[in-house]
Amino acid sequence: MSSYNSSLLRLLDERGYIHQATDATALDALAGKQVVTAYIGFDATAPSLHVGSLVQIMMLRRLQQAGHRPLVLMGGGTTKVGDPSGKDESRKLLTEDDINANIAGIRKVFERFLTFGDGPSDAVLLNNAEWLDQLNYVELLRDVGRHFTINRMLTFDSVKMRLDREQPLTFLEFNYMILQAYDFLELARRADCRLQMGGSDQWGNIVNGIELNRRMDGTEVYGLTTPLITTADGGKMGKTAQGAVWLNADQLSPYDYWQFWRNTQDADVGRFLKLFTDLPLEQIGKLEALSGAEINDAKIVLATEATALLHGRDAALDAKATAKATFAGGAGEDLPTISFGGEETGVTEALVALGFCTSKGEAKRKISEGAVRLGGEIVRDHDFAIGLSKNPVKISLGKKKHGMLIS
RNA sequence: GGAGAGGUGGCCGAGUGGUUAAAGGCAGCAGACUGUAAAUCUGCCCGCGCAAGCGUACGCUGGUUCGAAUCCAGCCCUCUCCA
Repeated sequence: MSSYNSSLLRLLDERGYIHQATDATALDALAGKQVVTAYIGFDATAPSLHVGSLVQIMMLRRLQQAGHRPLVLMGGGTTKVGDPSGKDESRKLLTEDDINANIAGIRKVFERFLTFGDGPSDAVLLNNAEWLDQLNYVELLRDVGRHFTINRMLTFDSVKMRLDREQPLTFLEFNYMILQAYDFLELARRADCRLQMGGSDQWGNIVNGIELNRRMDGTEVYGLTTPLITTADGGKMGKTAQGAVWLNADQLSPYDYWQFWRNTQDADVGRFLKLFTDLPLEQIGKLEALSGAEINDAKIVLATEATALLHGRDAALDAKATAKATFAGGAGEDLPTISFGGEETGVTEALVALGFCTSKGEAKRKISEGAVRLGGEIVRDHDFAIGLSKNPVKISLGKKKHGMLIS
């Protein structure tokens, strides 16, 4: 690892954010002498981002911590086209209303991680629909299109993968990289943005933007990508029993978010602490040195710190307390709670209502496997009626899924 | 426009008239072991039903047949080559 002079690159490097950089030396020099504006684009394909985007969000946070200016670019325009990077097949087209609703859901998250405002290192949020929607086709082809050769575009991974797999790549999607390159040009012009960051799958798109800037304006801009964050066993990060790990609290509760981090694999703890918490490296070093069952303490710190960043410290501590009580055999306040309007309900219905099982059939299977407990007692009878008249009843599926039932 | 190949469960992929709710793999869930970890082993993995069974399902729509994912016709979509 080369050592950097600027606090920005040192910070990013020592915490494990840097995978590739276009001209690290020049960028290091630039960051050392002035406030750098850097952007990351986020497409609005869902009403919430998920942990897969968290490295990118955290990188913007680090940027701001190092005194530079983060620029969040919402892909209101590019989402209409659809990024083929990393996708085997085209997604269905989203309507403009969908996209705008998604943007509204996504932008809230950034306020947790960044400080917005008018100061020199305050974060700014822009939407590329602002300029992409205005583009004139022929004009764009003449000004921008002539800087791209098909020969080169065909060599990009996102394109090559589709062609190799003999899967369709529409002309619409093929244009995505041009629009993203154009974004970088536009941001360099209007916001003096000098750096684009992104996941490693964005390398091709980023490089295109850099070249476009150089060819059209002679501006020297830079690119930086993060490593693809996988779990130690090579899996994609970001799945739980309930599906994707969403960042918005209305799609994944702070308690479940905390649990996601609590279940991190041993081998990932140190890396994740560096990437996803603000703890000083010294402290992280001590935590990751723990071995055997003690590493669980490090996981609890990871879960609490990561949850605190997203949902606030109170929510994180609540989740921690709930987890402690629940796994000690009791119950905590943060557990998912379902109210049935009557005195009693069936076990299978309760499991389905809590989302632990997708069908009554699955619930019955789990009961016959001995995986379901009521108040700590294994349930064997799938017709069992749960009395709810007095106290809340704790219901569990397996070791990790717990919920409360009330009348 | 022409010729060829193809469209199967979340994904990959077998299956070319009944024994097929559809092999196998991946992903997922649960059990055992543990530390709410990993690895490993075991079970499950369309819906309803205690069950027998019923209902849905192999691009779409019709047809042949006692019986179709499998055969036929039309349509839609994708890929490759040609024009």
